[in-house]
Amino acid sequence: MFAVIYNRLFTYYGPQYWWPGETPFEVMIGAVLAQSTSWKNAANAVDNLKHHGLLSPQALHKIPIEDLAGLIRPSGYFNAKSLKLKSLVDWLRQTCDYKLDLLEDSSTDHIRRSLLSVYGIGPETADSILLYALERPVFVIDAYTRRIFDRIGFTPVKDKSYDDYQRLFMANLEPDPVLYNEYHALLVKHAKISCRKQPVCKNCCIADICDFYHNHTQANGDRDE
DNA sequence: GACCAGGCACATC
DNA sequence: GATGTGCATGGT
Repeated sequence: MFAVIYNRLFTYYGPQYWWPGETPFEVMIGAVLAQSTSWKNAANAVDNLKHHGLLSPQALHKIPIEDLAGLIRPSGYFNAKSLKLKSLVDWLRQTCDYKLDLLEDSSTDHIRRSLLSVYGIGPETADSILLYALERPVFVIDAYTRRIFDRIGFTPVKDKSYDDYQRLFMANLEPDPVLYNEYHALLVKHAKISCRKQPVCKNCCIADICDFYHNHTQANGDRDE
């Protein structure tokens, strides 16, 4: 069913071309700057860094944190995010001496755990970095994803933590970074277009699926397939 | 002016 | 472990 919903969304909305960063490092920076803000604001902050020649870990390491904060103002939370960017750059220096290629030999789980120890990197940002910058098969869960699948009635059996949702998706989809990339982007698109404030999807490309699961499985509790 | 946007850390109970 | 709060800009 997860694949069916993906195919519906892709047919209806088409490819989304997410994370058009020029380098993996730019994508990593964007993942932090996009936290809890619009992508447009985050992109403006990335552009400021780009115009100042700061889209390299070495350059970000050198710039004073106050100056960095000033440049990323458009993304909001600029004092907190400047510290987060500094922490991420420190992590890159310590783990791979700023050479992302060296991460290729590490397992996805190892990198994920390591990223989660970095200040300012939570599960969604870590997974965005793994998927969109490092092209690892990790499904990114966000508020939109939860909203859509909660409404369908397709939710984890036990708890509803980030990891529970992620396990649900990854247990039902092939581990394909291209698929995960597009799927997450399509869910965000769908949430913005068709699945905003209504309690249940109506007149959208997966309305029949929402109705079906509300009518047939909700009464039996949550399902995992 | 209220609300939201591609979260997270920290304090408190 | 769950819940509340601070962080802040820019668009609707």
